[in-house]
Amino acid sequence: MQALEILQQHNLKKTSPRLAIIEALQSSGEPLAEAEISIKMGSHYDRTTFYRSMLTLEEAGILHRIIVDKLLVKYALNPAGPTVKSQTDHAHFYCNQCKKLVCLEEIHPGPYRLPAGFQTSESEVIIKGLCNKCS
Amino acid sequence: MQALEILQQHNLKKTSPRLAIIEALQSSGEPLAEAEISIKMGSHYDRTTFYRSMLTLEEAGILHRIIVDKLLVKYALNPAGPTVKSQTDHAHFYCNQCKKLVCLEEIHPGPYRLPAGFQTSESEVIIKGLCNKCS
DNA sequence: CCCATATTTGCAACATTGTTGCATTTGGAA
DNA sequence: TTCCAAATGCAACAATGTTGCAAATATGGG
Repeated sequence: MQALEILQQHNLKKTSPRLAIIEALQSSGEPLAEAEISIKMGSHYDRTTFYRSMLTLEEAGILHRIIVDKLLVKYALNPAGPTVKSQTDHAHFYCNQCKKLVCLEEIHPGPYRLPAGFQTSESEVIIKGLCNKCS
Repeated sequence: MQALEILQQHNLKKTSPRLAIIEALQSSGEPLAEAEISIKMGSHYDRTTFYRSMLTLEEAGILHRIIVDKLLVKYALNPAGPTVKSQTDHAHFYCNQCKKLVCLEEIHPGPYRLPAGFQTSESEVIIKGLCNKCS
């Protein structure tokens, strides 16, 4: 689906930073960090706008954020269609060698057997190792 | 066990920053962020020393680091005794209300059924929600 | 098409977490 | 006590993210 259509579907204004972010992720085909997206967006790049756009796009269910390590965060487009919980409720794999991140859409972790009185609202799983190309 | 003994057991020099860090975590009884530890350590506090000490203590298996969210990292003492993989290979629970982190030592996630060719070296699971005191 | 306005952008400044280089200090052993 | 490798402490820097505010813009109504 075109970036324009995605924004339209979610009733968001079709501004150029938002379009550029979505297109950068689409053209890459894999989750990217801010630095990687900024390179694809070229010179008219503002970090504040980027972070505010990401908040808007995440709240709309267009993409999700993956915290890989202390100072390493990547952003991934969600599959098209109506927002379903399982779209973001999946595990992620990070390759320690090629530094690429993969959404493991078919792995839905949990439920976990928590001690009495604990209530889960969300969970994040990140698996690290070597991907199929690097092993 | 005393902080001094812990360092001795791992053949580490018994320097005052290391002792202060371990004692801060012991007196708290729960995982703490850098800012929380620095308050407990008082005025003679240096951030570089803190990070280098944490690296040393983590490599020695005395404590482990938990990435809660983009800019929120906590550190937890490991149980005493010889280093066992299961000590750090457990899930963590973060309470969205009281902001406290709990090591769920009895929850050992995985193994995960990864696509062909993927090799796991480690994994991290963080469960968020409401703890037993806040629910 | 143009105008009004609420939203969004872009800039400056700042906050937090973490790292690197280097001179000084110190723990621990001879 | 003396010596030296290891560790500390300081300055500077890097990366990620946030806040306040003025200027620009998307979009709906006339």
